[in-house]
Amino acid sequence: MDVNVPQSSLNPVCNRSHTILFRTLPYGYTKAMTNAAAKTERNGRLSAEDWAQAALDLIAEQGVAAVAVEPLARRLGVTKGSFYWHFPSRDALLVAALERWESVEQETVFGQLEAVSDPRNRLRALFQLVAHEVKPHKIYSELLKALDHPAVGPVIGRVSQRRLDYLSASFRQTGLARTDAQHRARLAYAAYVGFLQLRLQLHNPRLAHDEFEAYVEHVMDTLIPLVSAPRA
Amino acid sequence: MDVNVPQSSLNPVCNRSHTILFRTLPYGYTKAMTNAAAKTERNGRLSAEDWAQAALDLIAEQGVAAVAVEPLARRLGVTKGSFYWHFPSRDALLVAALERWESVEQETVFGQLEAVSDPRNRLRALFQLVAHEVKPHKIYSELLKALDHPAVGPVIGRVSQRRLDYLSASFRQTGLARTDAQHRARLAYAAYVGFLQLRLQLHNPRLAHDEFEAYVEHVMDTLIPLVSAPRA
DNA sequence: GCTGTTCCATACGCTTAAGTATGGATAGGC
DNA sequence: GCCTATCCATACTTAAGCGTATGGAACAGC
Repeated sequence: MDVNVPQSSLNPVCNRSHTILFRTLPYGYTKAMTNAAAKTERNGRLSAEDWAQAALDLIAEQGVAAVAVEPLARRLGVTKGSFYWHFPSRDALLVAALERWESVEQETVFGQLEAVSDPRNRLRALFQLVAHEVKPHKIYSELLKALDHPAVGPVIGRVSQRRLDYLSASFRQTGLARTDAQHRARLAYAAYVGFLQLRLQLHNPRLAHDEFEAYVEHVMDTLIPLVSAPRA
Repeated sequence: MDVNVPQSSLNPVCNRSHTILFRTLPYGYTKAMTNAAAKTERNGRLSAEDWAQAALDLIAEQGVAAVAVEPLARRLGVTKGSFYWHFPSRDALLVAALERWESVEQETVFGQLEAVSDPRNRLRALFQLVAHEVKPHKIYSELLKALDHPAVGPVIGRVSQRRLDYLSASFRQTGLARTDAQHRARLAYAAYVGFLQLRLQLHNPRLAHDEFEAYVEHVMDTLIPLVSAPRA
């Protein structure tokens, strides 16, 4: 609705970090240079949304703990004087970034699956999607690591619950009983979360492409019920 | 072998933090008090192993990032002058703590399962164990969150691989084909890791005890093959 | 082309933590 | 009962990061 930027893009037009090279020059000339350079790269001034987006980018790359005011300012080619005009504190930035993320998280993952009507096919499509499009899930993965942070916990709680409900409903449509569908959803989602954590360091022998595809097939065969009614 | 302290215990005898109350008194009297008090609580001096164990306790409670020299020293009732006698740097402490953990990690989880001979029963016992004894897994969970740290990655890689191999072998013994057993092991282990991450904030409606037991049953029924040969 | 709002730079103080230097205390060998 | 190796306290220095204060630049409006 209010945002139209891909949440995990690095927004290259914001990269004004080379301006730091001029910080030691005389004042007037410095500012003229930086602002001129800035102007050519983007429209000069930053908005609160720019900061929130930059925070999300940093979270995706280095985690929540890396979201610090001065490093972010350096990254954006400004000083923290800019930041504290837009936000009262670092925590306020985090909250804004999380709000922004939660508001666009829905359609980016589950949105494109509405077309598939058959629940089993929809689940298979979802598994394939998650298995191969990892970039959109990086932020979620990093937020999971920061669940102890008071601003992160509630957001992750809501998002995870929505996803669990979606999964549960889909499993229900495949013919599973209510509680079985809930349990299967929990299991599938836990496998998803664990997959996100492990795929970093644990595809060490660089899980051959074919072997990975076979693994995904195995997961789907194991977790998705065969047919609604036991084959007549 | 060389360690006999439960890795996740807080070791209450180490708590000498009240000595900080005397830090403003004259030197001679101060030291006499602190050392006397320290002596009554533990044997006075600390060893490198004490520091490593305290670091592990802190990791279990607050994660790898919380391992800082001065907070640890306060916790142990000493100053960092003590620390830098035992270790050259904070990183060296982390490495020592991880070594210590890796050396005792094996028997604490998989050791008590050697008695069960039937692979399916052994897997069920393992699942029940993991589902109910969460404390020993806290350190592993926190280390997973710090996979990006260069000292943590290799350790977690080795430990996870050993566990995966164990799981894979057990699934193999249940009659699964080689690749199927590997894939099932990956799936089960991912579910385990995700479970560790999610159980914190996501047992929000305080998953009723009975419902949780039913979930564990569902997981076992879903992931553990029924019989070696398909029911004749 | 002047003015006021918006945005940013600079400089400051405060806090926490890493690491160093050095002297003092303690324990154990003798 | 001294003496030396072991362990620890104190007092620095350095570096990062949060937050504040204040003046200045840039832009929009007329």
